[in-house]
Amino acid sequence: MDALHPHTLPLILKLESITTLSDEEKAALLRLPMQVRSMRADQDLVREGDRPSQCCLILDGFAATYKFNAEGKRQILAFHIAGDIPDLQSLHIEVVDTSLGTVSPCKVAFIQHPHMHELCHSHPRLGNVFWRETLINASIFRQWMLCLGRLSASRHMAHLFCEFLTRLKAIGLVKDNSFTFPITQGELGDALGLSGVHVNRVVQELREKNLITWERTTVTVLDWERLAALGEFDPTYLHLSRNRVA
Amino acid sequence: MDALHPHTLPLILKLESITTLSDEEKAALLRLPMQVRSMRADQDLVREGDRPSQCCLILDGFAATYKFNAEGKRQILAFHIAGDIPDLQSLHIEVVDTSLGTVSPCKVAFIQHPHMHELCHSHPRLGNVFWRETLINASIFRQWMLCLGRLSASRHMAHLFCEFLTRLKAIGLVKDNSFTFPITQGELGDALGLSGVHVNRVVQELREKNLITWERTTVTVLDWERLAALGEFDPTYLHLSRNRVA
DNA sequence: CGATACGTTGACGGAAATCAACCCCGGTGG
DNA sequence: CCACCGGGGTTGATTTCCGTCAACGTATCG
Repeated sequence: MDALHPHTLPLILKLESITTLSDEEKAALLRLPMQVRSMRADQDLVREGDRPSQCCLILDGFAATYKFNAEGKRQILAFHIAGDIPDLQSLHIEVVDTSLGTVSPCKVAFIQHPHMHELCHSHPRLGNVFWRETLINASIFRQWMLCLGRLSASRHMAHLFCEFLTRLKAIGLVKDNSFTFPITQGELGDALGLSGVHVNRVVQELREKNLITWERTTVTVLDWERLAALGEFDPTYLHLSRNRVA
Repeated sequence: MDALHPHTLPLILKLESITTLSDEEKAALLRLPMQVRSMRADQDLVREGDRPSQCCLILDGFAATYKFNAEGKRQILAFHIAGDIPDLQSLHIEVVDTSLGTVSPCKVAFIQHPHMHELCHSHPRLGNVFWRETLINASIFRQWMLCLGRLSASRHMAHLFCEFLTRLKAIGLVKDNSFTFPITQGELGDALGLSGVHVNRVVQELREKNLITWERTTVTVLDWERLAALGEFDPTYLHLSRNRVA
């Protein structure tokens, strides 16, 4: 491993989408010791019940947090993209209550908890930024709850595509309203609380309305205005502004 | 206002259900300046879009966090009971993305943000406890997402009653498996993502199965084992253990 | 004592699940 | 080279759960 870790760049990019960082803070992030690993799709990163001693930082690819109900049906609770630390909460919560796994092939960096604690202690403002990051994730959970409870399938799916476009744009992964979307329709159903069959019908509905295209692993948003209107999308909950952090 | 604020007691009780506090930390909490107000049912505490300069601490009664979809249907995202600080996230997130209101008559304490920041700074461990508290709330959101997406109405409702019994027990508000439940069936529907009519049918189903009684504002759990089995309830996600906080 | 909000019940309709079959495509091995 | 295989996508038939609408009962409170 190098003394400097340019792998941290996606993280810095992400944090700068929600706050401002000083040069010293960026330098401290770049000094964070981490171990990078390439993973195939559908690999577990953290399992429900684990007591991890490290955090995961997604560098490339898509990961997901999920739970199963008693009869084995899966609910995906969040998707994670480059720059995300999906299990930041393990810093302060001992037993993990969700599973975390790759959805597509991923590059993942592992950071030992002591290094994170040390960083939060030596740079309290960074500690607050990480806190802010977990709060924004909670805000996304709340929006997803509204979608799960009170939106029809087509509105919910439209909302999800809007969220992906917005989040991926914030870290520079969108070109011409297109982005890589390496997810099966079944996995999308696990996120929307729908069956794979019904996801298929709704996708076709969105295609027929000329709102999106989805071929192989590429999604293109054809009509942002109408897609956002259908999904009742308001990006406030993503808190993508460089707010002050105490 | 007094120099000491025994109003903080519910908060201390709550925090002690998820961590251990030193005498000095408890004293610091007791010194927190706050303003106490009695409120009627269905009053707004924080509105979506606000930029609050204070936090709310529930001392008595039930409050709820909620959002509306475009056609005005409400989704309740969380219920708050004595000891909860429902808008702790406003410390690090400027614009609030949810509304917060009382469900029953409530006693609420208001704490100015600067006092909270000061407390987190002078007692970093308390800062971490508050962080932990927000992370536990996020964990509850995740469990609710699983319930919303993948549980039938009756399982979901059973789960909610189990959660209430467990949380209220942790702060000493349960006697003989009974607790005060000052919520209408319509409000319960807003939390479960169901219509009020269907809530009524499911409540009757739980009554017929001799799992609960619900008269006026009192709920009694008659058969914890079967209720927990029906709701697929596992309290891990509440993190009600006195874990270490770094 | 009447106003009003909440709870209860029945009839009906619609959204999504389930079941089952089939297609398409990329990969793999004979 | 092709035959086979398997995962994912697509489609149709049927069922189930829950929403909506409407009516009526009931309790609480001014």
